[in-house]
Amino acid sequence: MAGELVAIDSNAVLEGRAALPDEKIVELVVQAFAALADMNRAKILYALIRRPLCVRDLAITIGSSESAVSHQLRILRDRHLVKAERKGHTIEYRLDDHHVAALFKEAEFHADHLRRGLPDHSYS
Amino acid sequence: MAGELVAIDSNAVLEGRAALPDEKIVELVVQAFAALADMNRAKILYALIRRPLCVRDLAITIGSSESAVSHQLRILRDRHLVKAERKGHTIEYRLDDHHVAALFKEAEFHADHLRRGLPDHSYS
DNA sequence: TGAGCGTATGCGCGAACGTTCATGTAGTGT
DNA sequence: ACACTACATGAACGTTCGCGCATACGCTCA
Repeated sequence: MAGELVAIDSNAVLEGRAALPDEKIVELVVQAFAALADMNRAKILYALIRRPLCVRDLAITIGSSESAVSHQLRILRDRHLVKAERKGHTIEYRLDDHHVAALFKEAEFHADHLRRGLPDHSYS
Repeated sequence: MAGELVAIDSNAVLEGRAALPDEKIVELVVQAFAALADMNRAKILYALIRRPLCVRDLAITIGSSESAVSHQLRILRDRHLVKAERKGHTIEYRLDDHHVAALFKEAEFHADHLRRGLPDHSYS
């Protein structure tokens, strides 16, 4: 333990720590973001915003393979981002959480700023 | 190209495709989510919501090494999620985009649902 | 109930990621 | 100018991740 860091502004550390939520919460939040941090999964979720779709149609929609889509849907199911329901002889997937759409909206605002090279509207 | 898939509901595919934004936008959105999909980076951003911090104080705040923090900050800088400004002999990092806080808020709502095992409040 | 379709899963490989260690660099105080 | 501080960068290593393949499963309809 030779490398014990000494705070430059120890008050700043206290304030920063106060902003950190419970460790468990952070883990869940991070896992949610991780689920959205993949092109194919993002496309799947985008497609599902408008309407439920089965595996094959999802694969065609986003231009991927059925296997890949099924693998990703498993992850999305485990994270409770989509839910499955059998409909006839196919299985319909739909969004399980309406916050997903809101997350994408927010992220798009951010992306738009990058494309236009705009500075952030400071906290007015 | 032997495995050409045939749509089950070709109309569904068209509707699903219509929900997909421009490929470039999706890439940016995914990169933003990827930046948030790591415990240390998430903690860094949480800490920065309240106030700007320098590398050392961030390291102490989240309980990591200066090197690790510096590496993560580089990623966050490249994604334009934080911005750096020299202040005396330290470098202050602050959030570059106020949407970041909004993203965490939304993600926490989602996480809360998981913890309580609540069903999604359908779109009222 | 058995055929067939739609979907799921285990395995394995290659690529991408995060951490650590060591070193490099820019700014500061004396 | 010198050492020192605060941070950045590069390389190496272990881990995780996404996908293709083959196979297995579950459901439905005849």
